[in-house]
Amino acid sequence: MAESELDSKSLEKIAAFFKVFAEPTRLAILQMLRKGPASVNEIVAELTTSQANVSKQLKTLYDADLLHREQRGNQVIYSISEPKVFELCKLVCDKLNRDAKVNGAVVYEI
Amino acid sequence: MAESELDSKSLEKIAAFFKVFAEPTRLAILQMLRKGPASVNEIVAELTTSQANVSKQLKTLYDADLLHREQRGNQVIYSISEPKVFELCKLVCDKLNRDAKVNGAVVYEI
DNA sequence: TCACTATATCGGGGTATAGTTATATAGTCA
DNA sequence: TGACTATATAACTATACCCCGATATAGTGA
Repeated sequence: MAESELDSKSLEKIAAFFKVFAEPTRLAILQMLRKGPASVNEIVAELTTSQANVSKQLKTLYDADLLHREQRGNQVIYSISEPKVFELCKLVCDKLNRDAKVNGAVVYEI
Repeated sequence: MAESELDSKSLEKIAAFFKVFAEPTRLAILQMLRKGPASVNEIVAELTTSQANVSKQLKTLYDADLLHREQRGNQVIYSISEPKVFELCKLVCDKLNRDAKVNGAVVYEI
């Protein structure tokens, strides 16, 4: 197999994974689920976007294998299935805080 | 200051940072610069895109405080200014490799 | 069955951006 | 100065995707 071919496919996959995090709404969902599992309605109640949009972003997170999904009656409970997600966020937030240096105050956190 | 207001701004900043990594061409540039500093032409030579596009993506990486830029004669040498970039990539690649489980072979790496 | 609730999906408008071509800017050397 | 090289920018096209409103699907309980 051609080396560059493999690299190109891999890079696309990696980029696609980063893209999942490149959206404030999805980050807000992760931030909320960090506190514990929640139904779609509970998530919608905390965010300022539509239920349709929340469902869509949940699907994106789920398809990236970041969330667990459990039907309970007529509602669906989502929870974090990949705790390392927050290591990723911490690396980024630390970097942003280092660059910002706002009197040592932590500005970025998920 | 309103809590949600601050969160919203922060999340946008964090998302914007992730977005820098959410593009194969920029990842390829990072991958190449990991081996050491390189001029724009050297980078162009290893990638399959135009010089204009490489310059554009270098600017994006530079604006995100990930690269160092040094003019030397009539060429410009770029290098990684934030080594933690590769911790970030490793977290993601490890996750993708775990999910892929392709006979234990490492598929994703930067 | 019907009404109700909860979640998911569809179609379209608006916006952002990767990539291209062409051009501009800046440095080197004769 | 002028020819040449190296890099950056501008204008444009095409694609991707966020978000919304409307609708579909699915579960519950009467």
